[in-house]
Amino acid sequence: MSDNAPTVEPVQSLDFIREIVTEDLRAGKHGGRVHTRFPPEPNGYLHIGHAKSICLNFGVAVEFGGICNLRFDDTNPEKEDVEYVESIQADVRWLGFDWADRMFYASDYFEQLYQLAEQLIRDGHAYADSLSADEIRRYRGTLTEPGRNSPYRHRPVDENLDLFRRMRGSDFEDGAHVLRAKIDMASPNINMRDPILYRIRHATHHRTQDAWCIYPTYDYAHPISDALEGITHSLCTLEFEDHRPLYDWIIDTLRRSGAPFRSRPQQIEFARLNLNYTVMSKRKLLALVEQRYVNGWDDPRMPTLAGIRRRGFTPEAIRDFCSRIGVAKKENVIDVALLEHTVREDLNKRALRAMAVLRPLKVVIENFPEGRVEEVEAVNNPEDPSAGMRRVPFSRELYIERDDFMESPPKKFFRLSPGAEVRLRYAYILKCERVVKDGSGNITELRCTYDPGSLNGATATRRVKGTLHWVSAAHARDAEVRLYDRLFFSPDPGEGGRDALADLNADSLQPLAGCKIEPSVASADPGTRYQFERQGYFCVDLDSAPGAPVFNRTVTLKDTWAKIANRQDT
RNA sequence: UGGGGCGUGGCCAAGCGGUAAGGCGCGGGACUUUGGAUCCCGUAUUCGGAGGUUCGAAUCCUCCCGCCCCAACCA
Repeated sequence: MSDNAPTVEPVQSLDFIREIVTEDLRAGKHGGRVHTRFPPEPNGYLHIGHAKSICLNFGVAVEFGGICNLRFDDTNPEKEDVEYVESIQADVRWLGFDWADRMFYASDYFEQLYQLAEQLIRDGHAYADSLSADEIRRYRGTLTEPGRNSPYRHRPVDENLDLFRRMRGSDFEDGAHVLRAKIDMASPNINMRDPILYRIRHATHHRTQDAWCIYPTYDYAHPISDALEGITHSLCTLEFEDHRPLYDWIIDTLRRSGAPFRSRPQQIEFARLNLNYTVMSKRKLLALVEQRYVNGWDDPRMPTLAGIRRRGFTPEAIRDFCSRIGVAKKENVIDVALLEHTVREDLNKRALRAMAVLRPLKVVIENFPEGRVEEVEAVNNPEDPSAGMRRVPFSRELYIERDDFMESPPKKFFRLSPGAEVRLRYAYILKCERVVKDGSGNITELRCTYDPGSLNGATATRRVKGTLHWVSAAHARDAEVRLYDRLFFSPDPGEGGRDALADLNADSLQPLAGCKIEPSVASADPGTRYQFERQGYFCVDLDSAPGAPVFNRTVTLKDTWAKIANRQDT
């Protein structure tokens, strides 16, 4: 046996995207460059689903020595806002990615996009259509029937050019005309049935203001933006698979007429992230915010990056999650337990420990002198010695967790019960002598005794099975603790993970209600993540003002009871 | 019923003709200054189904079944 036995590194398999990139590099495609982009539309805050795309796009770039742009796909002024472009930048940075000086907007290219559209018209590849939206829909045919040519399809180039220029010149009302690509109204792929390139929209754009009253569509602007920026691999989600022929058509058609493209990007689609119990629809998230079911996009209950950041999630944990879920083309519904696991794993290494009691039960130690206060030594993080120690006050009256006491305990219940002994974490061994009840039979306090010679430490020799966390009643400070039982909203896993919270109403949102808890940890700094002994991880609301601690449960915790009960059954 | 995708354990996911990686979850055990930490063990005779090719098939062929996406002047 040798200590130097070669450790065999498990072969890390590449996902299909990394395989394509590897092959492209090997074949010398794109001159050996890898250039991706993360292209959100600034119409809402980024959520955990976007994290997958961010990690993928930036991750692939980093891994292959390439770069990744941040580009705002701001081609629809009506839904977009600067608030969103700002939050998106903050969230991408928070996640740990850097686009350096490559932050772009599709709106940066409006003039170029327009000129290229004129080129398309001159080359006979686009025409101004004057059908109404409704007529266009009817002419488009159906899934099974081919479409019919618009009566305007054969307008002469000059007329098309004139109309398009006047569209730009604000000569027309919204919807009067659109610019369409002349492809094939009989194509089995509906996206190729003369797709719309430009529409008239007299709306103020968050960046270009009123400079334009015509706006390019995604199908037109996206491929061009990619090619203009020199993107090599354009990663997007599955629903755009049918758009790929159009993406290619736009680029190839324009390239033939000399468009100044810096690359011939390749669109590659992957499956978007779905999480059970989690609302991922931007439409629904917007509704939650607008209808005031939550206190904004960064409400800790939201699955937005801003929300889960406040909840105490770390970027490291989210990145780890994204690398563990993999990238494939199969529709998936990831179990939120995986996310919880990565957060727990990361927090476990770094969270400071603290004792807090959520549902207090008073304990009076009869043989502990009244008025006396001892300070016991507690470690801040058993997994990280450098986190140091802290002193915790111990006195005659304490609070313990109600769940930590049972009058008639089942087998294997190692916590407190009448006559039983238990260790108070970092302190003494406690014995329950008597149970005090009120008139209705509710337990109001426990009369106990402690073993003065059992102080936790090197000299302690006695051992007992259970250990409880506690707080000194006189020293405990109340804190509002909001518990969110399951991550995000829905108690219902959601069909396919996407219909969670199908109905936005008071009932479905009931689990959002927080609860106020009394005694809690005595010293907690805002912005610090703590693991409360046996209660799981909490985070002092990262955005709350100092001195106003709010604890957010960051990780779903299972009910010990259920576990014990199950064990009894079997 | 047109087109485009996808089907490997509860959830993800490797595998690319040589006899089913890994993670989460779950179950069991160990440990103990907490049982929700940590560590160990277990968890697909089988890859949507049926045929076929082959010494050999999750991997190749044929047919069938199921699920998702597309008929916004959204992205």
